[in-house]
Amino acid sequence: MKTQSKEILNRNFYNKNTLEVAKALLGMILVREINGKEIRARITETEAYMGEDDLASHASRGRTPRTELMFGEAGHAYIYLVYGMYHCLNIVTEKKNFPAAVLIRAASIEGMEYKKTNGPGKLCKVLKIDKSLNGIDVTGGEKLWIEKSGRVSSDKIRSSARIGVAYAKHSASNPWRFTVDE
DNA sequence: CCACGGATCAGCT
DNA sequence: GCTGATCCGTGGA
Repeated sequence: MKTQSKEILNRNFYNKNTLEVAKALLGMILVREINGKEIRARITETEAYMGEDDLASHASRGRTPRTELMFGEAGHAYIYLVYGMYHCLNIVTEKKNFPAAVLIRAASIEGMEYKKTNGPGKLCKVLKIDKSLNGIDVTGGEKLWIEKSGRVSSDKIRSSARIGVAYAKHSASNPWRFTVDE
């Protein structure tokens, strides 16, 4: 159930350069609705996966059944299973046919700030995000969406190499991970 | 069909 | 910071 006063990020927000979206998502509120109850979490860490020549991206192998979503319309959730046991939540960005997405790596749950979910696998576990939500439109305000909140100023944003992609050759050192410096 | 490797995590150093 | 456990599902055939 969304409240009128809240502003849900629309497709325009996601239909932009992935690095810009990854940075702009910091500080925004990720909302998961389960049976009418909302779990809200402030996004604190993101990573950009952009283009077919990004060797760390699943899209680097081109269009496959799995990566088709990344080539699709911005503003949809791309959820997959890593290491056979953890789910990762991504939001598709940029125009159709350009494969890109932002991985939501960490967020702090409102009302329990001390309990930061400091990894994409744990975040999905806490928010009960799994493949049943794969492909849903996050601009629709159902089950999963992101609300506008105070944007983190650029001098508070730190960039660094992405986690777990050492195998990605020339893409491994791209500073496409963004964290809030607090 | 089925071999292979990974967008992780906990736990230890 | 580093290592190893863990096991699903992708994609190449």
